[in-house]
This record gives sequence, C-alpha cells and structure tokens, in this order.
Amino acid sequence: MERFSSISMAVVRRLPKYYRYLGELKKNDVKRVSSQELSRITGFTASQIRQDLNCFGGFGQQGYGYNVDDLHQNIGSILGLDKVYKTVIVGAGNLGQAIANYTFFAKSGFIPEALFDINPKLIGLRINDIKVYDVEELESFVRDNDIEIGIICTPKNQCQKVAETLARAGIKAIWNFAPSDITVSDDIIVENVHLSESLFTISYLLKEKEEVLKAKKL
Amino acid sequence: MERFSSISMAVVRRLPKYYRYLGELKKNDVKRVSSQELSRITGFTASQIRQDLNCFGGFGQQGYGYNVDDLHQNIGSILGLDKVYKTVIVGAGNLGQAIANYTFFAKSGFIPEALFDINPKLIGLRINDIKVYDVEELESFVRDNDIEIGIICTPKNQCQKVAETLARAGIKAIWNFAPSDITVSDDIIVENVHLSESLFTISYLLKEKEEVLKAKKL
DNA sequence: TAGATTGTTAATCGATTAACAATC
DNA sequence: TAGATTGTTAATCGATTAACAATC
Repeated sequence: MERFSSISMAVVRRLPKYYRYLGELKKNDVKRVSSQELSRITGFTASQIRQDLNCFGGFGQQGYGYNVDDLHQNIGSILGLDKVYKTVIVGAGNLGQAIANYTFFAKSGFIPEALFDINPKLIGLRINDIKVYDVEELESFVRDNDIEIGIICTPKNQCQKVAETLARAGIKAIWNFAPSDITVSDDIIVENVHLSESLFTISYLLKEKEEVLKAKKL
Repeated sequence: MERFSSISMAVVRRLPKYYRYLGELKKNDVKRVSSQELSRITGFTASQIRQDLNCFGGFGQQGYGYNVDDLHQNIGSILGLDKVYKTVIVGAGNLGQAIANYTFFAKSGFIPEALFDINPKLIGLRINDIKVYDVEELESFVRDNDIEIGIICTPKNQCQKVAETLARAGIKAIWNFAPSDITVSDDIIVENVHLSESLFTISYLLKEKEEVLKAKKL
C-alpha cells in the first residue's frame, strides 16, 4: 500500500493507544491531562506525545495541558472513528465468530453486515444476529452493499483467493488474520495480524532471557 | 519488560517473517537463496536482511548465498522453536477456542495444557481434546504443571486479575488478547495483541487516503 | 504576576541503506 | 579465473529526546 501523507506509521500506530487511554480518563471523569501525566500512563515520553499530537494540530493550552474530552474526540476523528464502516467477515470458524461476537468493534463503528463460509453446516446460521452466507455470494454481496472492509478469517490456503474476490468487488481495506501474506492491488489497504509472529517473539524473548541469566551466573 | 540483549526489537520482529518465508521456500524445494531474492520475497532490502542475519552469525557464503534448510533451522533455533512450551488459555470463549483449535501453534511447540473459564456451562468441556477447568484452579494448575506461557482471552475487566494470578503462579510470559494493558512484574514477558489498535489503523488509513484523493482533485 | 505546560526547534540517537573489500 | 554474493564499515535517513521561548 502506497502512502501519500507525511505522518509516519510510527505516529499513526500510537494514536489508538492515546485514544484508548483518553477514553479511560474520560470514564474516570478526569477533565484535563498534561503530556507529563499522559507519559506516565502510556509509557511514551512527554516530548514524544507533544510531537505526535502536533502533527495534527495544537490541541493543548500552555500552562493547562489538554482537555480530555476534546482531545479524545479529536483523536477519534483523526482515526476516522466518527463514521460507520460496513464490513464482512470471511470464514465463520471460531475466529470469525469471535470477531462477529465482539461488540466493541460494532460500537466503534465497524458493522459486520455478513459472515461467509464454505461449510454448508454453517451457512444459514446467525451469529450475534449476523447471517452466514455461502462464500459464492461474497463478491456480489460486497459490491451490492458497499462494503468497505473485508475481514479474512479463513485458513491459509483460502486467503489469497478470498482477497482477490474482495478486490474484484471493490473492497477498500482488508484485515487479514490468515497466517500468510496476501497480494492485492496497491490501492487497497491491507493490515495483517500475524499471530504466530507475535507468539514467536515471545519464545525469542524467553530464550534470550534464559541465556542472559545463564551468562550472568557464570 | 526489561531487556539485556543488544539485538533491537525491530530485528527480532522481522525474524518470524524470515522464518515463515524460508519455510515456504523449503516446502518448494528451493535449496539456496540470496539476500537479493529474499528481498524480493519479503519486501525488506537485501542490505537489511544481511545486517539482520549477521546479528546472529554468518550463515551465508560469499558468491553462493544462504542454504535455505540451514538458515530456516538456524532462525528457528534463534526464535526458540526447537523446544516445547506448555501453555494455558484463560477464557474459553470464541477467541480462546479459536486458539485452542489452531493446530499450527501446537505444531510449533506451544502446547495448550488446559483452558480456564468462569462459565459453569463451559467447565468440563473438551475443546480440541483440551479440558476446560474452573478458573479457580488456574494458579495451582500453572504451578503444578510448570506452565511457561499464559494466554489471556478474557474480557477486559478480567484480564488484570488473571494476569496477577498467572504471575503469582510463576508464569514466564503472558500473551494478552484482552483490549487493555496489564501490569505485572518486570521480569515477566508480556506480548499484547491489541486488535482494536490494528483496526483503528485501518480506519485512519482509509480516511487519510480519502483526504489525499480529495485534495488531488481540487 | 508566577507557575505550569505547551508548541517547536535543535540535538541526539538508532535504524536503514549504500558501498565495497573479502572470498567462495 | 571470473562472477556472484556475503559480511561489515561508513553514510544517510528518520525518529526520538532535550531544551526553551511563547503564552495561558
């Protein structure tokens, strides 16, 4: 995926964290917060936080800090959370069902309009009131319903085919949980969630730690 | 989590990708590969690949490249994939079940020994032949069975409590899928999978793209 | 006004890329 | 030997941190 903006991905990937912590402050009725306090909460430096926020505008006020409500709403809007996105979930196994049942996504504006599967036992079921369709109907469904985001929860061997179908139907973004990279046109946004890579990082760190401890003892 | 090693996390997080692509080359009976070819496949630069690999040793040979089998095995061993890790999954909802059913993890050496839940309807069930226990038994189970990795698949409001129980029982690493950060002793490895942050990144990029297109048309 | 804290520039640090001698 | 490609050093680039004037 090509990018045109000057905002670095490092900054973009911190925004959801700010958003989440600000949401918590808001829930606790905190009205103002300084970059120093945000630093304590998030673990980023105060300087970095001020730099990050200033990529998008001067949300703060000297001597005061940031208004929690305002900043929360502003970041939400920067993240595009003030609109609704229609999604489809392809693959109605455990993972697809988990996502269909995860109300937080729907609450955040990502609305699953349908699930798709090849398994006849699943087709026709309703999961969290979302209907499971035959994957044969995926292309027309996406096209006819102006679906923007496709969520791939199929096994590895299906994901490329599904991605191509979604691309043909005019999908704008793909959230891919299959443990394989997919190749689609450059103008479709692809976000991979490679769980095994996350898990392998754990085993690397476990091993590294063991080696360091061993070395220290000698 | 404190780290003592000089290897940067940027490098560590690329290792699983190398491992995966090398596994695919191996499956396709490719015997040797150059950094240039790996660059084409992975999208990293050839220079970066050589730098990364040389953090761990000279696996290549001038004029030849890298032996696929050897490199695959070496990176596997660097990642700690040549040993077996006992795990528990806390939370036997859709996500916990998805992970319990995901054979790839077990094949990679991460063996789920038990699931835990508070829901009496789930306790006693077997999922992919893994028994669901009452979460009350979590602490003693982890302690008595030398569990190394705890996988948290509970809702947000449970995860901190579960993390503390795991910590008390002597867990070495926590893989956290709950949409909240957990606070545990610094010597426990914590890997967070914050799905909403990944999703919000998509909506940011969708919005950014729209704005850029709009600006271009003016 | 004095104190606090931002917005922003400059300095530093770390990661990536380029270049090339070494060598298979 | 000639060609290919690594391992490694040096150069560049980008991201983070420090510093401080502006100002609420």
